[in-house]
Amino acid sequence: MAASIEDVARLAGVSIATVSRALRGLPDVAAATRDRVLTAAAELDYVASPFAARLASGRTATVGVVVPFVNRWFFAEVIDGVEAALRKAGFDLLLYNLGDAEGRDRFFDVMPMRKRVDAVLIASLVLDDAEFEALGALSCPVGLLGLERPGFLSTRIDDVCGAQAAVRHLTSLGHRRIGLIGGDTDDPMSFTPPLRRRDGYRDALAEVGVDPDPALEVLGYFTIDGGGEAANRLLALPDPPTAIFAESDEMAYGAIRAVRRAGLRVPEDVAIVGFDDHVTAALMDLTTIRQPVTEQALDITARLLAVAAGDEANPTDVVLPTQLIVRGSTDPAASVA
Amino acid sequence: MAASIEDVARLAGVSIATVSRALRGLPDVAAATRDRVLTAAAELDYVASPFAARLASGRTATVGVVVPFVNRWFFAEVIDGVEAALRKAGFDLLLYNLGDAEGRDRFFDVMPMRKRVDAVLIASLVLDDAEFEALGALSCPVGLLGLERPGFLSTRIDDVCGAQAAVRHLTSLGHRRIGLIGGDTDDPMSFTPPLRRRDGYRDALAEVGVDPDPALEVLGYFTIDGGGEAANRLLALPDPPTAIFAESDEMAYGAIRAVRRAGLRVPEDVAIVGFDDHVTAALMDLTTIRQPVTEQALDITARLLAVAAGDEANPTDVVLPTQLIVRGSTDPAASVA
DNA sequence: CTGTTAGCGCTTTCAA
DNA sequence: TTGAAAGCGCTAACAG
Repeated sequence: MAASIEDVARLAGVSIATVSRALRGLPDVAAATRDRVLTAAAELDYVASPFAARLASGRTATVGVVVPFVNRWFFAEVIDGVEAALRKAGFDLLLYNLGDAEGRDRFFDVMPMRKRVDAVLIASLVLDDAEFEALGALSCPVGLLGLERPGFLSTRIDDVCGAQAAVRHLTSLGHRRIGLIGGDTDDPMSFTPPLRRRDGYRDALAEVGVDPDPALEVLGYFTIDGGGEAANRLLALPDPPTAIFAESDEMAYGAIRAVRRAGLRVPEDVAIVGFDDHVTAALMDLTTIRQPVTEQALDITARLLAVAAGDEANPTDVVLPTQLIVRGSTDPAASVA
Repeated sequence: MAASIEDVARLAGVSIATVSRALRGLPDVAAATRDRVLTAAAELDYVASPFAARLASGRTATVGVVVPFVNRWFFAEVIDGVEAALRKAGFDLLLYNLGDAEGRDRFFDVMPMRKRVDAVLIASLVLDDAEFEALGALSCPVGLLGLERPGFLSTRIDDVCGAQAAVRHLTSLGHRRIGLIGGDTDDPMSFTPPLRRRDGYRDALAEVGVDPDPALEVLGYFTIDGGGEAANRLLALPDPPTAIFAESDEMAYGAIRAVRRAGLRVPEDVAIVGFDDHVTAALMDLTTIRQPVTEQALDITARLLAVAAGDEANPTDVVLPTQLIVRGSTDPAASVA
């Protein structure tokens, strides 16, 4: 049987209150007393029962992390960063993976985080008002990664700006007929980037006086196959594009495959730009927009913890920079393959 | 303020004990009483405080999931599967990501799961005796995914057999000089596959009467770059291999890149086989060994929960099958690119 | 600086 | 089938 606080108190010859104070590093404990307690605790290999502590204190030392997927690059990176930051701060990480539309509905219906977390972190989910309200009912601070909303703490990149940079790169190369492969914003599991990246695409075209052509904007799943199918539709156009901006690297991979299967070359016949700087982007020689995922994760976690601790007053929105990485999929000279 | 069990009891006109029983679906509650309680609870939007319940019952309804990485394909898939299974069973998932050797030491030193989980799931970590002992001190069932140990519950694939199939495929194609790109088993973060896959490689060579050549076995990180560097060393050999077996798809990607950069063709000059059937393997046209990751995750989770619940007696070792997937990196005719 | 004591909100005997 | 009451192992006033 594991030792309890009473065992430690007895061994150290003090009260359980003193044990509690000493172990938590509270002030107003004599150094000698603290040492005795620490020694006794070490001897008994004692750790406080988190549940008893949580029940008594009301603090859970846990944050709920909500992601739509864990097995996609972006979210895996996010979890990695958040986990490290939480662990260092002594917080537990309760993971909620929505998985699909049904899982998402169930989640917001049941709100399984109720009464068990001190803070919630939402990663790149498009939330409707009812969902924001459900989150608010948790009455604990909520941090947003990859999206923003007035009154909420958030960290993100500027997707519009990133997409603009991607498409500007193509227009600067002389392309004028540029296809867009984007996420389906009607998908119940859609996350935030698609809307913004599309706006950036249109903005960059407008800068060079090109009117948006609806036929050049095709939507699909944020996956390799989704990108491949979308690219096929673009290539089948009577007047196909000379360049493609894919809203994610994975979609871009599918596009590269589709272009090659059509017997065309990248970038000579079709130039391709992705978004993310996925771990395999260099390998695929893909020009892309790098976004600092780990930095976003660390930033939002640190600030969320600060809010949960009562520091930091008003919720701010932090925007981290993106960066164009030119590789062989748009410029043979920049090829790393 | 959230409703407590007393509020529900008052509204339903019963004692808190009855509320507790009714809400948990215990027998010996009159149907009419149960209905009244359920109605009252719904009206107050009541959910039990998990910490109070855990403190009182001793059950945590939580399982700790320990992974060396979350941002690698295999582990992301594992977490995905485990999370779904746990959520369905009403369990919380506490995630522990070791990250690096230091994080790993800290983990086994502090044992942060102490007193907070009903079961532990370890994914593909090579554990030493001291670490197994530390896990045992948790005095809760431990499930192993991707490794086995007498006395422990486990689910895995047969890495030896999978690697044999990979290398047999190469020998059946006529290759005799086959390089191995493997994980460094001395890496403190090494996981289980490397040792076994190397054995399978040697076995398959022995089957065709080829003696192992130490120069053909090179080690590195389980990453794209690790595979690339290892392949470079193989290609620099006086008598380079005509085929390469990489112990993971990511290492195989690096090898493909290295071969191409050396001005050679895949598979004509160097055939390459990977292991995993990573999500991008089809895209890379890589021949590989498919392993059922989600199935492993679901299997071990279900059985671990059964043990934690007191069902299922003795810990068994379940081995799931692997499958050779032939693509263009070994056979031009099978190319999907 | 330290001890006493009253809970935190449940679950679980035990009795009725 | 239900209720009373005793904890579960801590934290947090409060008193000294």
